[in-house]
Order: sequence, then structure tokens, then C-alpha cells
Amino acid sequence: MLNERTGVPPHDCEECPIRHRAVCARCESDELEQLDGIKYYRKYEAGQTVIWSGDRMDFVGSVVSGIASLTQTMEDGRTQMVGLLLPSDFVGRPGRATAAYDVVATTDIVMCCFRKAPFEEMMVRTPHIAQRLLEMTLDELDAAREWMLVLGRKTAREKIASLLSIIARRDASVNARPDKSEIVFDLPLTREAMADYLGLTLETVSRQISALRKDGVIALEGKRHVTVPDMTRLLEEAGDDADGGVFA
Amino acid sequence: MLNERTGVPPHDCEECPIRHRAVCARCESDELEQLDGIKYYRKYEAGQTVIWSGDRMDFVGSVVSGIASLTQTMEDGRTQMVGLLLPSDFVGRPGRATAAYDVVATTDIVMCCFRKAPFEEMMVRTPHIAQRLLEMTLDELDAAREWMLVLGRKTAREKIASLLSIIARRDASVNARPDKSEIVFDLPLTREAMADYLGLTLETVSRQISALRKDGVIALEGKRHVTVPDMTRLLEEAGDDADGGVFA
DNA sequence: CCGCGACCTTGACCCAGATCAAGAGAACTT
DNA sequence: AAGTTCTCTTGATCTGGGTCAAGGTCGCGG
Repeated sequence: MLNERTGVPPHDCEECPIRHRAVCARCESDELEQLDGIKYYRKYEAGQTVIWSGDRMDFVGSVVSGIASLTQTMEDGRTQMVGLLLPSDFVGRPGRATAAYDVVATTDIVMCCFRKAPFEEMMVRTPHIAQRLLEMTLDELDAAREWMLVLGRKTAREKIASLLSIIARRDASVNARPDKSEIVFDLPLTREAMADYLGLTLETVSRQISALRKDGVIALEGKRHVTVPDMTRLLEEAGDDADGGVFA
Repeated sequence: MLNERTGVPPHDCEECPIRHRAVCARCESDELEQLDGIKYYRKYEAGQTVIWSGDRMDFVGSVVSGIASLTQTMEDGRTQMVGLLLPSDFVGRPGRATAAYDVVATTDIVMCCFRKAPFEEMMVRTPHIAQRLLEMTLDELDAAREWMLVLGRKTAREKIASLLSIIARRDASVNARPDKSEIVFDLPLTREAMADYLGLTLETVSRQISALRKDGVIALEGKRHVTVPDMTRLLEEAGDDADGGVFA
């Protein structure tokens, strides 16, 4: 659902009917057009749970605005975020009846949903869509495996730098500023959410962010507004060589 | 590529043309039949690298026998295994020109390969196959995310128990012994490979295996032959409730 | 039979990150 | 404006697992 590796921008609507109406005003006619009546928008507030793991899931859809997360929880309360859902990311799995993870709105979000049965019918009629879904799922798989390296082998500092890189990159693809080399964005996650994503505690997240600030790798205004003066430096800190890794 | 979550046995050939000739002698006529000439078998010895990350990859295929692994490596040598390829698991990604990870033969392996271009042509002609591939990719994605929880939040002991559970389960689905409740199998991985999969060092792996043996959770004969007297106990040690988690 | 190399085990010590604890901002209610 | 709550920071201390080091076991080739 997240698409860090390829970083496909959200507006490639011609070849991406799924993302169509959810994010792109340009597209006016499409297969999905015929689906009106089975398509609906839905809003959730920050902190609300969209679906609980194990629940019946009778829709698929994509995030229009805001950020949601996929989370797994153990009985004793330990939690691990397994995916970030940014605008244009797809939610739900054709052919599966129930949700495998909790989906939680991290900020206020709007989702564009399709009832699952008709969507699946359309998938069978329209091979194009199945192909596109396969493509997207492979992207998600790459992102998940990239993240396994982060979780298994990187230090806390590298983990933070990796996360900031990904967010910076996603943000940059939306708000391109070709004139200036520095990248500015707002962190869409609390320290706790970052910790859940990185397999750390929130205290460690806080300390490492402070350390990166102290070392001039990033600058902070308030708690959430981040400036990255030198992206190459941040990538080095993430343990990726500048042109490989997450940005390949 | 690995399929821990659903644990689909390797012989569902009627609905799984991809696995067809690679693993199942029953299937005699199929789309893939027509592909002879573009299909070939290949052997690798334990330790050999099948493909290097970044290399051009002009085939797809599946593992017939033996075990291979998908591995990522950082410049400084830290490595993380991101997938285990057991017999019947699929390798390669339609639509991608290069390999994203190193594929290494962990034991001697035989692979059944198809040249990629004709395979992709067939995929377009045969929607059935695209659907099946999507299904398999979703399974892999689930397995990868399951593993993110293991890497991010579990203790060393839980990690070992999780890995043993997965191997026991895969093995059990092949060599079902309905008469006895205890499960017996040979570890197909060195301590170092286990460490790379679990995000640990080989010393910690060794210590935790010793601890599980001392506590009667498993029994060892030699270094590789494992007996699990009580699977429920092992699952508890893995931090999964007995009927949830990896075995869901 | 011996020596060698691959694999594994165990011990001693150390450190990155967890845990526990205290408090500071900032955005709300009332 | 004062309280409340949510979020974040920072300090002090503890510990799980990493690191370094020293064998042990087994299979293989000479």
C-alpha cells in the first residue's frame, strides 16, 4: 500500500484506473465511472480505527487525503506498524474476506471505497486492473522487505534517518521545489507512531531526533516541522548509499 | 515467495498452473505445456548465488527442491534475509527487469525456470495466471508483514520460537504424521542463516536454542535434528496465541 | 590416523536502547 | 487564567543481546 521504493506519483491516472477518481480530477471517463453507486467516500478522524484485524472487509479503496497505518498487535500490547498508507495508496485485498491488520487513521483521512464484490467482478472483466493491482502489490512487497532490513539491522539513528528519508521523498514528489535543494515537510506521525513503525520506544525516537538536530542533519521548528538542508547527508545517515537503497 | 501464513500445500495444481510442472507430476496438459523450449531446469549448490541484486533477470520460476533465500546487504556487510524460498515458492517478478535482492541457495536446490518474455505474454493471454500471481504475491506480502512484527518487537527467544514454528509448520504440511502429536524435522539453515533471518547474531541464536532445549520446549539430536514435543508450547514461546498469528 | 576447515557452543564483558521517572510546552476546555 | 490532556523532551538506571574470545565437534582429504 505504501510505495516508497518506486515513489510513483499519484497522478498517473491514464494507466491507473484504480487511483482514478480517488485522487485525480483530470480523469473523467473510465471503467470505474460505471461503478457509481457502489463507490462512496468515507471520513475518519485521527485516531479512529477504520478496520480491526480479523473483521469482515467488504470494500476496497484508496486513501484520498491524510495518513493511515497498518498495525499488528500482540496480546501483551506490543505493536508494530507494518505499513504506512499515504494518499493514493490502496487498501484491501481482492480475494480475501477479512482484514489481516488493524487500519488506523493517523491523521484525519478521507477514503474512496468500492464495494468489494462488484469491484472483483470488474477485475475479472478487466485484465488491465488485475495487472495494475499486481504491480501495486509488488511495490508494497518491495517496501515491506526494504523495511525488514531497517527493522532487523539498522541502529536507532539509522532507523530515524530512514523514516525521514521516506517521508521527505514522498512529500517531495507531491510538492516539488526544483529551485531549492533543501526539503521541508511536516511530520505526519507522532513520536509514538514513529516508534511503532521503527520498532523502537518513543523515548529513543525523541532522543535520536534531538541528536540529528544537534548534528545539523535536520532542523526543527516546533515538534513537527522539519527542514533537511542536505538530502545526501540524510541518506548517508540512513545507511543507504545516496543513489541506492530506498531511493533506487 | 514464502507462504507461511496460508501454508498452501504444493500440490494444488488444478488451480495453480504456475506450480504445475515444477512440483506436480499429476498435471499433464496445461498452458505451460506449450512453453516447452522456454522452460528449463537449473541446479545450484549450497552457498551459490542464483542472482545478484540489481542483475538483469530474464526468467521467472519456482523452487523444485531445496531451500533458497532472499537477502539484502548493506555496504558495511550487515545482511538481512527478507524471504525464505521453500519448494513450490515462486521467484521473480513479472514486469521488473532486474532482481531486487540476492537470491542464494541455502541448500542444494533445483529450480524450474521460464524465460520471462514469453511467460509475460502468456500472462496477458491468460487472466487466470495473473490472478494466481496476485494471490501468491498477497501471500508473500502477508508473510513479510508478519515478519516485520517478529523483527521489530519480539525478543530473541520469541524470534527463535517463531522461526521454528514456521519451519515445523511447513515441514508438517509436507510430511503429515497424523498419528503422533510431536513434530520432527531437520533445520535447513545454519545458525548464521537463522541469525540473518531473525536480525540476531549467530551467538545469540545458538544461546537461545540451547535455552529452549534446556527448558524442554524442543529436543535436539546433533545440531540440526529437532523434535517439538508440544507444538502449542512452542507457539506460546513464539508470542502467538495458539490459534492466531502465523498459524491463522 | 591426523590435520584442517566449517559449524557450533559457551563464557566474559560491554553498550545501545529499554525502562522508569520527572517535567515542559501547547492546545483544548471551562 | 487556570486546569486538563496530549505530546514531547531529558535524565538516570538497567538489561538483552552484541562483541570478543576460546574451545568443541564433526566430516573430509591426505
